[in-house]
Amino acid sequence: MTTPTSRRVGRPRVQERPASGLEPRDEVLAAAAELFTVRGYTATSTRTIAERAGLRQASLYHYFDGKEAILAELLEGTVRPSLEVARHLVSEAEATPEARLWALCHSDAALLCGGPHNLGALYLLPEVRTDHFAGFHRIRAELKRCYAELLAATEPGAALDADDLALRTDLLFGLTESVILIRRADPARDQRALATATADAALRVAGVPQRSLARLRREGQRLLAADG
Amino acid sequence: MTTPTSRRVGRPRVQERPASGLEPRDEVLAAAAELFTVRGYTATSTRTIAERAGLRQASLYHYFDGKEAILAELLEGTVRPSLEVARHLVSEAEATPEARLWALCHSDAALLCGGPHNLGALYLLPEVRTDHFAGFHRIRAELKRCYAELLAATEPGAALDADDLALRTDLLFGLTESVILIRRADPARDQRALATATADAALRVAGVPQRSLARLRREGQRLLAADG
DNA sequence: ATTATCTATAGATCTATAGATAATGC
DNA sequence: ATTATCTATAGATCTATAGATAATGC
Repeated sequence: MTTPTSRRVGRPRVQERPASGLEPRDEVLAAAAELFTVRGYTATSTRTIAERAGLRQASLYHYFDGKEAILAELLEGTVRPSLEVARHLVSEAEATPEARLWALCHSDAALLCGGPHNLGALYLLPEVRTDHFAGFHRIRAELKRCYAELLAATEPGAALDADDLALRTDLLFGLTESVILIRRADPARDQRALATATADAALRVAGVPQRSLARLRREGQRLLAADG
Repeated sequence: MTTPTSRRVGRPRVQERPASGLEPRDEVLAAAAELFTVRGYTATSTRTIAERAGLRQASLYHYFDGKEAILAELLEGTVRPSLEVARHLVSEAEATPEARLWALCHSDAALLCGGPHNLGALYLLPEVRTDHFAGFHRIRAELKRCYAELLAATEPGAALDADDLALRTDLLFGLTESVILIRRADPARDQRALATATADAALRVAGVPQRSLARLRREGQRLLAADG
């Protein structure tokens, strides 16, 4: 004989809400994600985050040490899935490096165009450069190393010296992340088409000949389908 | 019989400085440029800008209507030179569209990697999305239309339908602007090499065959050299 | 007793304005 | 008289902390 509503311990919220299904902590993260990506970090106040999450400003501090801790968690949660796919593809030694590189770019582009908010836009925030976010920077640096390693293993990549390889890696990485800018400029764009076009463009930038592209794309798609 | 120092009208500054050679107004812009690109817009206070420019916070308002006016001027000053080159290249009807596209990407990349601060990073600031900066957005939209027009005139571009053309334009534009991210990650990088590699990569993304690249690059360089 | 929330607030900002002041110009 | 600066400050934030309170759990 329990009432269906509000079985939760603790003082009730002053403004009860339709129950999003999320834990309070995740409601806070979701609210912060939207606000940080759209308005920026410093321009978003803890009061605004709390309001959108349905609680009072001071109550945030029950879940997080402070505003920086919220951003740190969003950043790491966004880049970590990319790194997991990347490590897996680097170790997938039976497939060609070209197809694995296609798959890596496609996977990252898809992660960046998908999801509820444009979370990749967090990478662009100037405040993120601070070493308060060292954890995030480490993960991202390792992700970039995966790009370098796959590129170096491709046929055109093997012909480059160290400087050119670094430059080409930066261009590849930059091209992939530029989907963040594209999504920001036009949020309605077809995500699947964008991810595929980005991965295709990445192989072109890597120097793969035009005629191999369709085959490598199919091979890359198979790789991604195999591991979900 | 005039003293060599301080011939300027008005109350003297409380903290006289080595005389940068710039007008006071430009000293303010230079200070704001560095701070906005490194720390962000909201995270930079008018007091900090003024301090770096060598005057008091309130004195900024003698030159600018407010903080937003400073950013607006920096934004428009950064994108306008790009648009001027772009318009010129669009009208340069004797050269091939491919070479003109190379030249456009090279010119933009060079503008973005050059200059005293990473001014392109201003484009990434979330605060810039506001329509307080409509002037900037108009100029940038026109620049993008130049990219679309040149791409559509290339041989691979002519084969694309409207949707694919828009997608390819976004990729090109995004690739070019990703030099902002590269410069941010590694400010010491060789600018000339980066600009050339970016323009080369852009033609690859546009679908230009590998074998034409060296010839188009030479033609593009000639175009840029001709107009200074 | 434990928990999740609340109210209230200290202390530190930050932007923009009002109005004074110390130069030069005429 | 004009100008470029200054000092002082109003009014509006903003973050984080202290401590109260209204639930459940045992």
